[in-house]
Amino acid sequence: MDAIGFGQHNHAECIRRGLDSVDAQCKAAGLQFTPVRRRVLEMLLAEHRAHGAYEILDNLRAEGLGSQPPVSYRALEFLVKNGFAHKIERLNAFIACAHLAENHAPVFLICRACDSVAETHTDLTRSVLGRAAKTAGFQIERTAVEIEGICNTCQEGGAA
Amino acid sequence: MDAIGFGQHNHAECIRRGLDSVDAQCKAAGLQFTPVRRRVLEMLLAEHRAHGAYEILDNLRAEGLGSQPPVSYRALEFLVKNGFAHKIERLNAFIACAHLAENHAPVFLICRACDSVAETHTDLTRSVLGRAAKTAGFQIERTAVEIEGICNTCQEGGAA
DNA sequence: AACGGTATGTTATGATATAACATAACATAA
DNA sequence: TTATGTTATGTTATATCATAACATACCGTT
Repeated sequence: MDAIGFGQHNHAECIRRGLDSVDAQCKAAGLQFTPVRRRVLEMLLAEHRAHGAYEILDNLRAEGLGSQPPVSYRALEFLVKNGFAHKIERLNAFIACAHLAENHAPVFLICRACDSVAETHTDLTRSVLGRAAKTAGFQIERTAVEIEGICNTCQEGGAA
Repeated sequence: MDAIGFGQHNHAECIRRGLDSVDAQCKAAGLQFTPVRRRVLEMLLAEHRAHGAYEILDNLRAEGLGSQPPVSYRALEFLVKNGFAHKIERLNAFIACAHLAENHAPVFLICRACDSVAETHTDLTRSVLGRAAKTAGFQIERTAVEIEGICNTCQEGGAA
């Protein structure tokens, strides 16, 4: 498993690669990766945790990139719609996609102690759930799989 | 699979049994199944779809059982906390538990055409997800698995 | 220059949720 | 019986999340 999110790694590198990857994907797909959209993704990439739309907006405002809610919601909608970010329903917040360029059904591991969010994925259609849906004749369009608990680091820290 | 929710069945019976079951469980656990809580559960049981807290509140208000948001939120919190109802994060709404008395990790199939919600379940700890979490050293406390799409009935109706 | 499409700016409001404090209802101990 | 603790309810106010609607700007094409 490659649950990016918990553990150490080079964030600067992480951010740069994420932006580059999305840049390339947008060019290839004819999508406009505008300054606001780019900056919002950069904010999401800066930390592996979910960011609220108003938190994003506060940052944008401070930088003169927009001051009203629709600005951040539109940018986030663009990122989510094109698979560059995901919404964590449980938190009403957003996170950069950790598996850019892979078509996937994301699975989130949310640590309630340190608020970090790790993303992994599963092939739903082949899992128990996928089979269950198929049996019921249910046609899956999107999935939200969110697991809340305590991450490895916080368990060790005794934050349970 | 027993995805209660889609298809026909006797609702009156369904409601009565749900209330009786919760009644018994509350007695056994020393919980107070008060009039407001009972009525809210009854509303949820009346249809296999998610109900918003304000929709519930409107009904309570009409019946003189409470008029302010905390009333419905508290009742819903009680029901969710004790496993008698679930929150559908995707919809910010609530639904009666379809597997009362079973300890389970619910899985919801949400039809975006007719708004019905079916509940099935999976043993997460033995599934792909459970194994993934275990590998990452993540200690699962709660799960939200929500699948959105089109139910069997709506596909036939051509509502895709 | 006119047009069409997309993105952004802005106002206003809708929808969801909870903090905080007051009161009531009820069981039990003093 | 009064006092006390606990749980539930009533109520006010406000926090938080989200979008409708309309105006303006930008950009490529005709």
